[in-house]
Amino acid sequence: MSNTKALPLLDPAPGEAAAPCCPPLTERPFTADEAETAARMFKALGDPVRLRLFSAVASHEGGEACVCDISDVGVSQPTVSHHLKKLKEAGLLTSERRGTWVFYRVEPSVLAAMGRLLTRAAPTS
Amino acid sequence: MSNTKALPLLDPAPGEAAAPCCPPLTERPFTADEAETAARMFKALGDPVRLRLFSAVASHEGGEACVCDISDVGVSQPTVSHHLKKLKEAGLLTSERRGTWVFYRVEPSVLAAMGRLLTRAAPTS
DNA sequence: CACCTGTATCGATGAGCGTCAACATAGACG
DNA sequence: CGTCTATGTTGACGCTCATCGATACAGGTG
Repeated sequence: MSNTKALPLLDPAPGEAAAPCCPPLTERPFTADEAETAARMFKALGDPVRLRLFSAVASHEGGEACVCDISDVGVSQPTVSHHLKKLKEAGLLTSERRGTWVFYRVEPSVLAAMGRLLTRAAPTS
Repeated sequence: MSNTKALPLLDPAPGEAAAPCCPPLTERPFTADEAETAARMFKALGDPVRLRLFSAVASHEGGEACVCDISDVGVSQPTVSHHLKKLKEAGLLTSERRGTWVFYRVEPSVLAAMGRLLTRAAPTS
C-alpha cells in the first residue's frame, strides 16, 4: 500500500524545477520546521549502506538501476530492500516495476536542493 | 579528555584548501570506505536540533557564535552541549573558549566538500 | 575567598534504527 | 497450473542515540 505516497521534501511548485525546502545553511538560522524537513534528507543519507545504494543508483547509466545491479553492499537482500524503501520514503528515490525487476531512479530536483543547502552563500570571510 | 582529537573528514592535504573525502555522488558508486566517511557527515546533520545549531553558527556573524547565542532550540542545556560536541567530533565545527564563553565556528572546507558531494556531475538530463 | 554564570560531563532512560531469518508477493516460463 | 527467480514485508533482537537531571569544571566579579 501507499505506493504513490512519498512525502516530498520540496515544494512541488508547478513550473519551478526545484523549489528547495530551505535556504542555504549559512543564510539564516533554520526554523524548527525547516530543520525537521532538511534533517530527514540528511538522515536518509547518514547510513553507509544507504549512501552506497544511493550513489550506485545516481551514478548508474541513466540515473536508474535495477536492484540486482546494486545489491552488492555487504548486507542481506531484505536489508537492501529496507534501505531502498527508506530512501524512497525520504523522497530521494523513486521505484518502478518493469517486468521481473524493480528499477530505482534518483530524484534530480532533490539532489539540486540539497546541493543548494550546502552552497556557501557568503564565501567572503 | 581527547579535547584535541577530532577526526577530520577531509584529507588534510597541505596546500590544498579543501580536499574532499569522496567524489560527487553521481560520479561513481561509493566504496564502503568512502560511504562510511561521508555518511558520518550526513548523520551529524541528520538531527533537527543539530541542524539548527549548525545553521545558527554558520549564519552567525563571522561564522562563529557563542553557545549562549544559539542555545534556544527547545532542548535542555546539556543536550545542546552534547549536540555541539557531536558536530565538533564530526569535524563540522571547532570550539574555542574566550573568557567565560565558548565560541563555535564552522569549518568552511567541510561545507565546500559536502556541497561538492551533492553537485550534479552531469546536469544535462 | 566566596559566589555567580556559562558550559561540559555523567548516568540513566526511553525511543529509534540496522540487521537478519522467515515468509509473502509478483511476474516469467514451461 | 506449478515452479522458479526477484523483490518486498514481518517480527524480533541488539545496539545506538537523543534527552534529561544532577553534578562538575572554568572563569569572572565582588
